[in-house]
Amino acid sequence: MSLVLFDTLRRDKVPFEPREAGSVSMYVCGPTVQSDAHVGHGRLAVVTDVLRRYLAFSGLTVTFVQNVTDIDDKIIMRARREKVDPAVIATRYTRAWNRSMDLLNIQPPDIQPLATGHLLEMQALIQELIDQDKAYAVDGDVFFRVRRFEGYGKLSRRQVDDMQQGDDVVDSDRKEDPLDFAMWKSAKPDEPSWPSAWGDGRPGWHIECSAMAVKHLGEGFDIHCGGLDLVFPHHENEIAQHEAAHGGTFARHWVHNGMVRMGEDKMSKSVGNVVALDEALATWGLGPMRLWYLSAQHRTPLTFDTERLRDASTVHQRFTTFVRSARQIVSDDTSPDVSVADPHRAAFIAVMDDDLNAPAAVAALHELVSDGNDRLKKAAAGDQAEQQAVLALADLLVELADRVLGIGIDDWLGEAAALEARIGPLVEGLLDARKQARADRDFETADAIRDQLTATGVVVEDGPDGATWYVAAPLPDPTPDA
RNA sequence: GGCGGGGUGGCCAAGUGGUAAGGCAGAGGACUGCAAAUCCUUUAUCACGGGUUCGAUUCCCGUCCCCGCCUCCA
Repeated sequence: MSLVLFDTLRRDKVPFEPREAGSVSMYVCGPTVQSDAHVGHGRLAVVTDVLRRYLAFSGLTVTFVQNVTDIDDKIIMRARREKVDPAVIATRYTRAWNRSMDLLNIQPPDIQPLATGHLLEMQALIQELIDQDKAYAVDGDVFFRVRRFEGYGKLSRRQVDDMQQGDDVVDSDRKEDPLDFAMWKSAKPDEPSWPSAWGDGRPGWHIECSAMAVKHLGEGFDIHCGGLDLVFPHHENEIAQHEAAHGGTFARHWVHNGMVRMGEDKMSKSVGNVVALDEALATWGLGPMRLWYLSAQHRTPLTFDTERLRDASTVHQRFTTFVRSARQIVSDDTSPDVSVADPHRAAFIAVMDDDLNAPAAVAALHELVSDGNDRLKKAAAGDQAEQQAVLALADLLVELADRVLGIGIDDWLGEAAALEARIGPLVEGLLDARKQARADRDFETADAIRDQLTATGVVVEDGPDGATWYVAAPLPDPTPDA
């Protein structure tokens, strides 16, 4: 394994060196469960999922932790609007999140810690900081003294003195310094709260990740992931809380993904331009969605629009078509000729090792498919060597696209096959009629039958040995906004 | 204002100090009754102006434009 990752802290690509040879610990900032996942969340999920899969593919044992923020201002506000307990909201959207992640073919976390399940760990960390005079309690709130941590700003490359001393700082009357941030918030009427040494209250946002990451992965865990928009203040504060209290290194590598854009704007709840992830998946399908997510390097912005999703759908068709064709013409007793596939495997690995260059990795798969398609004709004619080559290429495509990139080609072909089995007799009957029509040179009838089948998603292809057919993934009609 | 990222063919998108992967779309051709799928051919001097260099799209400086963060945010 010679993976190189761009590390936000060092602002450079650095060789990935795990804390412990052979295993990797990953922590990913999870959702605040207050509404449905949107397409932007999906990007974080896919980027971290592919990183995780690639590490495992490279032979490492991965421990993947993603938290759930189940107590937060927005959850409380939503609960008030709906007149239910905040826990109802948190439970509902935790379930929804997990379901959406399943639909996106995201491997579930090994550990999914809840903020509300780690009050003791958070309080212990806060107390430690107070004991060290790096935090202070005021009227039941506890704030972190930013200026007492000399490393503050190292992740986001900010100088403490340059930071905007905003006018709209919350709790500015109680903070010693406007830059200080809350780790514990005193209970307000009708809010969920937990007892603490500083009075009843609830945790601030940043403290949960510092506490839970170290609780489940230990200090100096390998990779911390999150959206680029979390670099400051969230990740900066996570580092500050842990390193101010314990010294050492909080996380060894920081991987951040770029934002999804709608037109020129970031897709976000506050802008109000979000598209629900489930809705996008229902429209476009898993394979096209994941290929779209992988169509740009993970740190650059990615625009969600119809044209790009259609491109991704076309790519998905090309990949699945090749695998289907290869499997159709290869006889059962054929064994794959791996030597043909190996250069493609090496090309894929080379670019993935380079900071997970997914667009280049997909390009490598395209070259694999081109190679395979090129051999298809001879293989179909019975050339044994070419059959072995084609089989190896199809196997490799499925291995890389599915196991590493999570595109789900095999699953899709399986679904299509099930459908084909069910409608087979019907289609065969129509094709018999069409065959007769063609023999009679009645092309009008023949084409009408084919058009009808096409309209229902059945692709008919005429070959030297008669017509073959299969169920194709439907391409959605073009709509203004995906 | 501070910090960071970016401007590559019609569109998307990699990449490199020695004249630029891959995909989509388009055009032409092969195959086909016509299609579909597939194959072949075909389209760029890399925002602009300087500089360094034998040579820059790739390094440096400046200009213009776009985006993100600086408040909740994947």
